[in-house]
Amino acid sequence: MNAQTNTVSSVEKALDVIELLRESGTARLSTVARDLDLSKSTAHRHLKTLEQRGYVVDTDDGYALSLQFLDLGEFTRTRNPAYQLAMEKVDELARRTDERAQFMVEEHGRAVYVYRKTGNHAVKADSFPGKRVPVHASAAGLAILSKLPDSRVEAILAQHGLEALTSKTITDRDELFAELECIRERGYSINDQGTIEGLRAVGAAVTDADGTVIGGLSISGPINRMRGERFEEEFPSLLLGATNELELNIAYQ
Amino acid sequence: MNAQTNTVSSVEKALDVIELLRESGTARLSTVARDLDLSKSTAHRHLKTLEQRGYVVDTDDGYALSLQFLDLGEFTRTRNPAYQLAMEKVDELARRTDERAQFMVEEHGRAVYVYRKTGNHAVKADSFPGKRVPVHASAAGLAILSKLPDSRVEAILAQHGLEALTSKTITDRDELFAELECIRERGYSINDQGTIEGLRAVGAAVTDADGTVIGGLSISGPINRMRGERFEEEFPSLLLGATNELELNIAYQ
DNA sequence: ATTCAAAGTTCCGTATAACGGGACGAATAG
DNA sequence: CTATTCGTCCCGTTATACGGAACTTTGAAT
Repeated sequence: MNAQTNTVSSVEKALDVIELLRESGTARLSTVARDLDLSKSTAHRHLKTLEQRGYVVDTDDGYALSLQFLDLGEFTRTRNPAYQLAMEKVDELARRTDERAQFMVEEHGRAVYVYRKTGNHAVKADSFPGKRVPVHASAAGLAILSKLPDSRVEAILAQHGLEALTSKTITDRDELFAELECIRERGYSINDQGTIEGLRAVGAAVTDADGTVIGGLSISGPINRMRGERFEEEFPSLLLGATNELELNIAYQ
Repeated sequence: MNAQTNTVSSVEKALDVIELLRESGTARLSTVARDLDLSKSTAHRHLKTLEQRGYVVDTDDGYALSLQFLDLGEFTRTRNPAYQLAMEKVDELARRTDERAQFMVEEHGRAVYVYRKTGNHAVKADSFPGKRVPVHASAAGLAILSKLPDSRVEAILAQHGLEALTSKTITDRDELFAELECIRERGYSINDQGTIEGLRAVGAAVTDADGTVIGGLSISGPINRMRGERFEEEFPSLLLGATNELELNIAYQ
């Protein structure tokens, strides 16, 4: 099929099935076959393989992904002890600010939500653990970028470009590098409605003892509460304090 | 390879790789090849396929599962709106009892933790979302079994048997069926140290409007706090009340 | 610095097993 | 009761997944 790439195409088909089920929630054999352009027998064989191994369940409404993925997902975020410490800090930040706090990690050139906690003034959010957003359009992502070697930043840009999510998203290459420089000087990042209109955030990168980036913490909230002294002084210093403590915890755990 | 079963063996290999990474946390190409008895080129092709699709990351310490699984895992537990309602009830139960509460679901003949919340008197637990335990050795699992058709129970027994986790685990077939009958009469299940020595729990099944089992709620705690009036009256009635409300919420949401 | 060993990547010919088509059986609807 | 759709199974063909080997890179040791 794809002679160029040196991959296992049956595995790709299986992943296509998984992703289809991820999108549809539930799907019948014939639907899977049609949507993925496979013969019924092939779709059947793939679904049964995944089912036998416990990754798919066959319900009355069709096939669906099983909770096996919950185990794998939970594993990916507890594997790294630094993530667990970061999660505790997120709780603390959310409690102290009453806004939303989150910990994100860069993976495959995108920023992934690892953990998120909303304070009492909860803002309905469309983010959830595992969700991926462009690095250049999130406070944590920008903070992470600012501590990555330039070559890495270039590679990410080449792969994903600078998609605009709102009219305020950074879409210019030079502007991005200027902003990263700014973040390095300031020590923290600002995302002013770059992800969602009306939402502002401050972020800071978390590094280990060698200076390698682990992820980024951020605090976000609606523009009417994210301004003035709170936004310019209180939150940044809270965030930097939390990041600092976290880095110490990680280094000397 | 396995001519009997009608499965896709390349996909099985890929799943082997995923499961190896789940166990090892991180593994190098040569390790993967050796452990799974694959040639280096095959292991390489599989790892790169998974990496290209975003399911694996190539770090300094070797390959590891990516946070893509966090997205899939989170999806499996939010897909079903009933699960979300159940999670809210778990929070309520944990708060009101100050013990640990959980919601579990039966899948592939095993009981899976979907969500768990520990009250203030937190007991360190080895359970986590996605973890699978034998149905016959958990309060929620037993409650679920009691509402499944006998044929289904038989099938589960045939597949998994009655493994003993402690000296108190039900290991006798007849004893299990007697216990299930008992649960039906009582309306809730009791797990007296069947999972872990010193841990007791009460559980109840959650069904939808047609009587189809959705999952099970349970409250668990150390034996010194799970006894007397609390264990025999208060918790069961709290649990049954919560289950009842939950079923109404699910039916008329 | 230089050498050596181990790990990782790429290429290629061969044998296998993944594929689609079709036949059969089951379930649902008209 | 018939017709249609859906799911399962089987089989011959061919694409492709495989292992071996050559090559490159990494990094450890001297």
